[in-house]
Amino acid sequence: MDITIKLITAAEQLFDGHGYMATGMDRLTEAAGISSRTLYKHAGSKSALMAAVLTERDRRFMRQIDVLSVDALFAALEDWIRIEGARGCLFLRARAETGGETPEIAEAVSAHKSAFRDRISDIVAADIGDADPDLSEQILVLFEGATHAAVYRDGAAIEAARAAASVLVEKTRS
Amino acid sequence: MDITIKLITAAEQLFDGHGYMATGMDRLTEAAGISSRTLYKHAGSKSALMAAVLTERDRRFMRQIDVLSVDALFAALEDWIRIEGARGCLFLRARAETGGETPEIAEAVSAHKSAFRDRISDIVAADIGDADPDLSEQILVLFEGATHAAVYRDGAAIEAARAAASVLVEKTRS
DNA sequence: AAGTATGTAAAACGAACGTTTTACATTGCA
DNA sequence: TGCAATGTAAAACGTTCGTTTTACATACTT
Repeated sequence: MDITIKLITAAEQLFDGHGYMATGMDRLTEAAGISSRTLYKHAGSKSALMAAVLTERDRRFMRQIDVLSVDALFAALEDWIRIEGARGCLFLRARAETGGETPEIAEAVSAHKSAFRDRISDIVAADIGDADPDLSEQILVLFEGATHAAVYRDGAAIEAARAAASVLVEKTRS
Repeated sequence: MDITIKLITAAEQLFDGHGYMATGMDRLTEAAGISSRTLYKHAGSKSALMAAVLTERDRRFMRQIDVLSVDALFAALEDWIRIEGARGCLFLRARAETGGETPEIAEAVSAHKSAFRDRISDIVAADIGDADPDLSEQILVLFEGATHAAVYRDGAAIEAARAAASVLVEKTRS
């Protein structure tokens, strides 16, 4: 299997489960089954590896929420969390752990959040037939809230977000 | 000024701004203006200091959201963020950075989230006149979402949450 | 006036950090 | 056949980590 994929997959899992800073390089090499020399040949540095993990996760996540209705968006989130688990947004966590002081990471985070926001606007537009910035912002807040409340409220948080979103969309549609 | 207060205040600021793991003990002693010997006399360990910071923050935060209506709740959040800034939930961040593997911290986090949830249930009950678990869960999700979306969406996230909450409360009231 | 707390400054602890280096094995292309 | 390229294993790099210790100063308490 391709080394870069193995490395990024292992790194994402460890960063997600134990935190970025709390995950040492030896734990990464062991989990990926590669030597530290090879790790640095491929990743360059720990910061670069973190940024690469975020870039790859952005691709996977954006594919997951490639839907055409608000309801499908929250169904997609439910699927995502059932498979990935709920430990908060890995992008916001990366920014928080680095204090936003690592440029390559800060950039990966804001690129993702920008794309995420655009995607939600598109979904809202497809659902109700027109662009609606206010409703889009509300859906974004509900999605972000479901993601983080799910850490300690599990499925109930996503169900609540989905129901609330349905009310807001119906109200706008009429 | 009392040393423990000085220490916890400085620690909260540093943990919030730069991350828990990324903040070293020497940075804490320097910011608090105390020796490392005194720090360990008072805090015991870094984990204990983190837990103490969370316990104290829980007190401040709960006082901040001591309100009687859902709208006042989001007004309180707006005030909080204007003063404290928006860097996500310090409790969820602590759990994430430690992977939930530090008992004293995990306990402080779940104690806070439990109290937080109870408070929201009380506010909803006071606002609409009766307990409403479903609406309470939706308000909790909106609050959590506003807290985290505000990191990159600033005031717009809180305004959106407030407006959405108003719609949901009005719908329930009628 | 003596003794007990409580503080500082600074060195030292071993362990772990991210990263680089040395030495060697394997592979694939000229 | 030989030379890059690419991998591993393992030691070593200097730094920083959380924590403890040593030595000393400054107060209260009785």
